[in-house]
Amino acid sequence: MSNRKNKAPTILDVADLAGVSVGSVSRYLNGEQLRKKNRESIAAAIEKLSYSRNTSAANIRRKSSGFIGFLLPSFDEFHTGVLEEIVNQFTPKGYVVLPFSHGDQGSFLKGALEYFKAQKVDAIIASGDLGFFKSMDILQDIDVPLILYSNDIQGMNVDRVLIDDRKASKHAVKYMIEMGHTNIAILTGDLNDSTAIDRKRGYDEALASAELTEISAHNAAGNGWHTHHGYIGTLDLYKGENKPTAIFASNYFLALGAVQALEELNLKIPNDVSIISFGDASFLPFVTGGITAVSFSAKEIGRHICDFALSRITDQSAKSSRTYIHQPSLVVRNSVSRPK
Amino acid sequence: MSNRKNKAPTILDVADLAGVSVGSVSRYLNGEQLRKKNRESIAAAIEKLSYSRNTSAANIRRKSSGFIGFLLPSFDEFHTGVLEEIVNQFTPKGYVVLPFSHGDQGSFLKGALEYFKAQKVDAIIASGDLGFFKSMDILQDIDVPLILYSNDIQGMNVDRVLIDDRKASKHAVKYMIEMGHTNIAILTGDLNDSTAIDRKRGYDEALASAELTEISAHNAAGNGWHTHHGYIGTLDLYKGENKPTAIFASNYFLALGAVQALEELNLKIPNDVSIISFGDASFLPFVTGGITAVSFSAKEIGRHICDFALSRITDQSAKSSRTYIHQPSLVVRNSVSRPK
DNA sequence: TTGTATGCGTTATCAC
DNA sequence: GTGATAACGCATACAA
Repeated sequence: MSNRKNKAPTILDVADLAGVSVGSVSRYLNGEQLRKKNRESIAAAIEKLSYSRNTSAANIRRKSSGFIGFLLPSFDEFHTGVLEEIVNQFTPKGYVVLPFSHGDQGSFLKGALEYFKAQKVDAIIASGDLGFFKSMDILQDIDVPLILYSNDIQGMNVDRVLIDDRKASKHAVKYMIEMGHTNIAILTGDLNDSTAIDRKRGYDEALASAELTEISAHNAAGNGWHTHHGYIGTLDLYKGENKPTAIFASNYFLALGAVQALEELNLKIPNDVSIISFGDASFLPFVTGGITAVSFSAKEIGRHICDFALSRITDQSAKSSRTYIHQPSLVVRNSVSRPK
Repeated sequence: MSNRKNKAPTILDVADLAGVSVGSVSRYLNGEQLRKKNRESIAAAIEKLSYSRNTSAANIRRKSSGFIGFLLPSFDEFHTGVLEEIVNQFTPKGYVVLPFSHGDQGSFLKGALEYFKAQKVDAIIASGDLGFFKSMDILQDIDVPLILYSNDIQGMNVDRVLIDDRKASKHAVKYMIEMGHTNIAILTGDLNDSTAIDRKRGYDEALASAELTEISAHNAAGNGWHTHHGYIGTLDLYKGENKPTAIFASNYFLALGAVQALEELNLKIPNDVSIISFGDASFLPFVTGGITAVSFSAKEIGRHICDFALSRITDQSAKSSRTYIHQPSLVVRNSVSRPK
């Protein structure tokens, strides 16, 4: 009886050994009520056979697949940090996280959404980056909870975990102003993204409150989040008349690009030019003696994402959308000094 | 007929609309040969219904879970790069990659393996880090192909994708010697790991060939791969009599720690001290004007891992184990100069 | 090359 | 509570 040679045991084998029906075993596996005696004998049988449930088979009958789609723009330090926390949160609860990077390519994004659809994910977690718009139609016929993080897309009835970009940027730029800077430039990100817009907005507000005028790079490379945008932008900045004594970089890639450009221009940080990066990274303490940065916790953001996702999955009743806004902090290192 | 209201379409609906049998649709999905006319009508039906295959259902018949377990020590840039490539390779083939980070904690590692077992993964890809040994017994009763990468564990009959640590280290240290250095120190990694041992070995060989003597840090923090090991180790190095003019760091975290320590000691890179990092990272060009690094391609490593994994999965016949050894290259930046 | 029928391991729906 | 059994969506012998 049962335990056919070399085959993985099924609930049938377990039921056989435990002397109950498959229905009871299934109910056991799903944590439902059953007679104590049966519960024990099933547990023993599972242990003895070292049985583990075939989730594929379960999923084809169940509405819930146990999959969580996680769409990230790239595997960089921040998004990877969020991924890690999400995996850590979901795994013990029996969910499987499917990470997918679209690499800023619209076609990949569409593929990701189709992939999630095919896998029947229970929820999608996504950074609402540019290009997302274009593929939104796919989402319509997927019909699962969507949690947006980092970048916002307005007008969608979804949960959001965002960063207080405007406020934190304003705070950071004000810090530079308090240090005595009056010529402060900004390296913006891709202005299609809400984060880029809000960080710019915070910068603007800080400047306005001190009656300073904006300096932004006329970036030959166009706006964007990558190192070379920061590099080209910074080079551009110092071609003009009004040379900045401080640079506010909208993310750490841009800051890195600025560091490279300043080095070429033989301008020292922080003696000649001060710099702040929006977004911290593990290596920032080691770049030019330490880059001062606006720091936010991927872990905390990930945790809130999971809270939202889990509650949406377990309780489908349409509550109005919720938003959590994370407050970053300024980590002061050695890249900001008083201007000469 | 068919297309039951509100339900996701199945091959049955597709077959119906295309005027063929479900068998043909299934075969179409699996890329088998079929009459051109049928192929086209099926494609049209799929398009029209925006059908996508239910992989869970497919996998249950195939007797495979479609899961690939990926065990990484941490979500750092290198391992994440490998993960990305693996996801990119496996996803279009219908597999789902389950990433799991053990964070150098033995208990997590055991949990990971149990997790993989419960999910019935078709293969496990793992960096053979310390601690792996202790949990090996679990592997015995999982019985799926294992592909080791980065760190090797000897005596196992598995496929391996490794880096030529010894050769590349030797090459890097020789480069320092050619630049005129005679006092070259090493910051080793955790000497339980094959990579740490082999990088040390390469260093030793380079030194021996020039009849130089070794300088290694008596690290109060113990050996390890993390920034603080590099930091403490470097501080230690400059307490002694025989102060090195060059440092070979066994990974980039150690290099970062060294940079920090040297800064505190007010020693300039590369004027006072030269440094090479084994392992490149996106930010290394921006640390102290550019850190020279031994560079290996996560993408290429990932690709070979997938080749091995896929062939093991599809062809279970026990071939002898294969090994691919990746040859890194030295990326010269500005952290090595001739000693004064 | 194509259609038919059976089976995969699990959950859900019934009666009991 | 529990047991029998019909789905679930797909792959795959087997037959045609």
